[in-house]
Amino acid sequence: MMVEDPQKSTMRSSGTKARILTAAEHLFTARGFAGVTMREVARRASTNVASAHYHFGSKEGLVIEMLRHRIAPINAERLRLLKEAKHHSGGKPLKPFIIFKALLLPIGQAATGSTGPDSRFMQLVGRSFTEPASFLEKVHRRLFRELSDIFMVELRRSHPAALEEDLFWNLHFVVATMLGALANHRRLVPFSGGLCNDQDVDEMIQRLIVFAVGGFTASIENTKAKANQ
Amino acid sequence: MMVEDPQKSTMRSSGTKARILTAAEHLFTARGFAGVTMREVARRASTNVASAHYHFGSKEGLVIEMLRHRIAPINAERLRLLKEAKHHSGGKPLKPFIIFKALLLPIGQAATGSTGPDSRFMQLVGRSFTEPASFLEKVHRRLFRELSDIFMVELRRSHPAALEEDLFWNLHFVVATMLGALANHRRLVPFSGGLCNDQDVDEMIQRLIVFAVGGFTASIENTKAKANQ
DNA sequence: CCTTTTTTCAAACGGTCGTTTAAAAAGAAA
DNA sequence: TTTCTTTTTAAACGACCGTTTGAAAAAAGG
Repeated sequence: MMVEDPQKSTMRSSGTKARILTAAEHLFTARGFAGVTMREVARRASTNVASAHYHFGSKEGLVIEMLRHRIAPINAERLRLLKEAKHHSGGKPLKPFIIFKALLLPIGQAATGSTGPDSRFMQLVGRSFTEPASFLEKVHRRLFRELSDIFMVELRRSHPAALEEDLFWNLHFVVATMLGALANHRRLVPFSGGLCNDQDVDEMIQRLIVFAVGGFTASIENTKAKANQ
Repeated sequence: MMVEDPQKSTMRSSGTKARILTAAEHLFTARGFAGVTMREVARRASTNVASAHYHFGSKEGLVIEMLRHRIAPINAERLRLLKEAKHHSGGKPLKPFIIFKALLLPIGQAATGSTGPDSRFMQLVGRSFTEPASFLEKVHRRLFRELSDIFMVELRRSHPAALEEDLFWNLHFVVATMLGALANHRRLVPFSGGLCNDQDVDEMIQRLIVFAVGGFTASIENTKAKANQ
């Protein structure tokens, strides 16, 4: 029987499952889900394909667990930052700058992991949204539904006069900016002729927050001005 | 021998090449480049795989020509709008709103083609940037290098006091927002519970322009404020 | 020790992939 | 018509895909 509890799943194994996960992460990051074979993953993890299927059931299962393994801690940190900000606000609505900082800062923290700044990893999350594989949509719904609901509540409290429709559109744009920046951030170096450095993840996140807040606020103000006109 | 001149390449053929191009566009849009086989493309075009290879040389050749066929007219329209705006400005620097309108409006025009609004097509361009296929990078460089250079010149004229580095970062974010919004725009409907309509491409582009200008301006102002501080 | 469960492995299965071949069909030029 | 080139076609090639099998090795429990 397969072990169900993810806490105890690697108790008897000698790190094979973790090695497969790491190998899959590197390869999928570099070449996408359809562009990587189970044989490549197994070879990089110094094992064989049957072992990968034993631990993850299928290629889809491997992709899903790898994404969950990476995204879940980021989302937990997002909710923690939001909770902390609410605790410090004394019941008053949070400013967009605070809300989007809670949304975007954890990405930078995840990228600057223990093995040094791994800016390549950020492509992985961005790409997981763009890949056409239909099974990914279920994963995203399960991983992001609760999160986006909670952030929408804070944006609503922050902008009581705004139309629900406008809030959705602009949160959508903020997320799109984030995903687009993550997925395409390596293009910045050749595009800028080497002037901008894509390895400094923290700088990018800081700039991204300013840009997102500016776009969000300008768009909300714009529709408000139109309504009063 | 293969015909080299693209102008005359379909003179003797009975539209087979065009049918393959259309079929490829629909399928690649729905399932990505790696997720579509040449056999599927050929079947949808009512021909066979050898014919597709005869006209396009390889699967890569088909993808490249399909992208070129779609993107080139959009970029031409972008340059036309920018030229027109410069002609109306009387030599004065263009406002960011005008510059980004020239960048973003042609996308909406391409999406609302003769066969009605085809919002699915927009995914294709966005995805072409995210797909890890290395051969796509050459295509993008060839298709977008001149364009981005020209737009950078206008942004520089528009913000003579800004740092070159900041202009690159923020134009990068505008493009990232555009690509992210294009690639993920179908998520807006389930995300908003059906409140927002993803079929109205023009509305999306209008909102996108406001958001991009707001983000760009806020970010430029922010670094300027820091420098003066 | 022996028994039972979990983990690893080499080998194979059925299928599908992009591409090529070689010949037939269609068209243009004479 | 005859000759030459362009286009279409069915069939096949070699390679690689995700997955499964069945047995050996390793670990855990008694």
